[in-house]
Amino acid sequence: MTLASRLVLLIEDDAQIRHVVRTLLQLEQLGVVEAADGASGLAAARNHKWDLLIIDLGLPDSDGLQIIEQVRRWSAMPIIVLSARSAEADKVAALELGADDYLSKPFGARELVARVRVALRHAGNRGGHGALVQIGPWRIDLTARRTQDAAGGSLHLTRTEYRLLEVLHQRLGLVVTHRALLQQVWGPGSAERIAYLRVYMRQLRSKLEPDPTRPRWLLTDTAVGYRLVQGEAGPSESE
Amino acid sequence: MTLASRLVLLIEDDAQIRHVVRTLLQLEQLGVVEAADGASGLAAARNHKWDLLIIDLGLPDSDGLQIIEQVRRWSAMPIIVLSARSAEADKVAALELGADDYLSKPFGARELVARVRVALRHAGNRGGHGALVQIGPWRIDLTARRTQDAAGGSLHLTRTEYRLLEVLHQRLGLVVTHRALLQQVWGPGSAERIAYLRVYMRQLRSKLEPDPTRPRWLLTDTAVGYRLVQGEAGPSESE
DNA sequence: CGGTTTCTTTATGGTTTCTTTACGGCGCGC
DNA sequence: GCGCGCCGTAAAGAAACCATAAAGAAACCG
Repeated sequence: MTLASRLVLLIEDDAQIRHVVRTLLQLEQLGVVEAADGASGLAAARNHKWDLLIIDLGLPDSDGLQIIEQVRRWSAMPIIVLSARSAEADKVAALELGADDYLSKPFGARELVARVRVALRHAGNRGGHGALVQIGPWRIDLTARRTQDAAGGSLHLTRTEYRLLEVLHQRLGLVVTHRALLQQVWGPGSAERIAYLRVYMRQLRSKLEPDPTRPRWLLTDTAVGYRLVQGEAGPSESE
Repeated sequence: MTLASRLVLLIEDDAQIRHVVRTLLQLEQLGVVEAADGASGLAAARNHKWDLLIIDLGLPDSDGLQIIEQVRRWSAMPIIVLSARSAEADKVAALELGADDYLSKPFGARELVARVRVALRHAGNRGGHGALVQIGPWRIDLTARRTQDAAGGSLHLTRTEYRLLEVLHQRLGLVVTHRALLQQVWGPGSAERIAYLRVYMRQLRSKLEPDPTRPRWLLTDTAVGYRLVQGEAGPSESE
C-alpha cells in the first residue's frame, strides 16, 4: 500500500452485479471487498474502516434498510444504495435513514462511477490521520507527513525520507532487502544503487535516532537490507 | 443554528416548477430565493452565502453546466441539479463538474425533499459554522469570508484566496498535495499548473504572514504540497 | 463602455533535495 | 593479522523545486 488506496465494502447478493460493480470500482483504483448477505456484510462493516459502503436493498437474509440504520449508529461513512425497487417511498426511506445516494437498477455504469466519486469527494473532506510510527521520541504520521515529539516539537523530513519510512513500515519488524527498498522508493532500474540507501539511512538516523551511531530503531542487516522496529524502548542496549 | 436560517438559491426558468419547489422547501423551513435565468442566478450565487443551490440545466440564456463550473470556482456549497434530460452522459457531466446530486424531471416531491435533506446534512457536517482560522494577528471566517484582526482592522482576500485557505483548512495541519489543491481550487484538468499555487501562496503569505519570507502558518512541503498549521506558536524546529 | 480588480503566464535567481564520489572503519574468513 | 567485502560518513556538484516580480489578459462593476 504505497498510497493508501480507498476501500469500498460492497454488500450485494447477486453475483453478476457484484462482479460488474467490482470491476468498475477497481478501474477507479479502489479496493473492493464483497459480502453476499446482510449478516456478513454488517460484520465486515464493523471490522474495518471503510471509505464507502455500497449496499443492495434486496438482500435474502435481512432488510437493507435495517443495515443502514445499524451502520449509522457508529459510522458516518458514505452509503450508496442500489435497489431494484424504484418506488419513491423506498428512496425516501433509505435517504432518511442516512443513505447518501440511491440508484435504481438497472443503473448505468458511468453514472454509478460518477456518484461514487461524489460520495468519496464528500468523505475526503473529513480529514483523518494515518498510522503512527513511533521512533524514539518521535511520532511520525506517514500519510500526513508530520513528525512530532510529545512536547509538540516538529521535525522536517523530505519526500524520499518519508517514502523510505513508508516502505520499511510496511514490513515493520522484518528485514527489507536492498533490492526491495530501492525498487519501491526509487523505482525499477535502481536496484544496484545501494549507495542511496546508505546515504538516506544515515540521514534518517541522524534525524530520528537519539544516538545515530548506535541505532535502536533503524537497524542494519548486513549484506541483506534494513529493518524498522517500533516502540518507545526499542531493542535493549547490551554493552 | 436552526433550520429556519438556511437559505436555498433556486435557479429555474419554469415558473410552475419554481412554485412547486419553493412550496416544498418552505414546508421544510427553508428560505428560498428564486432566479429565472442563468445570468441573474450566477449573480445571486456570488452575492450571498447560500446553504444549497438547486439548478435547472435547461435554462434559456446559459448552460447550466457552465454555471456549476463557475460556482465551483469559489464555493463548495451543495448543488442539486434538476433536469429534463435523463441521459447518463448529462448526469455524469454534471456530477463530475461538482454537482452533488442529479434529479431527472419529472421527480417526486418527497424524493426531492429527501435529497435536499441529504445535501444539507452534508453541508452541516462540513467544518460547521464559524470555522475560524487564526493566522498570526488575523482571524479568518471562511464561511462569511471575512478577515479581521483583534483591533477590528479588516483585510480583503479574493475568492481564490479564500478557496485555497478553505481547502488547506479542511486538512488542517496535514499536507495537501499540489494535485489535490489544484483540483479542488481550479477544478479538474488544472493538475499541472503548479505555478498558480506558487503565485497564490505567495500572495496569501504576503497578506497574512507577519514575515512572509519566513512563513509560520502557510508552510511548504517541497515536492509534495502545502499545509496550513494553526496556533499562536507556529512550528518549532529542533534540528 | 471604461476603470479596476483579479487571474494567468513567464522569466529570474535562490534554496532545497537528490545524486554521485571518495575515504576510513569494522568484521569475518583465511 | 591480513585481505576483502560491506558499512557509515562526509561533502560537493547536479537537478529539481520554490519564491518573487512584473506584465498582459480576462473578468468584474458601476
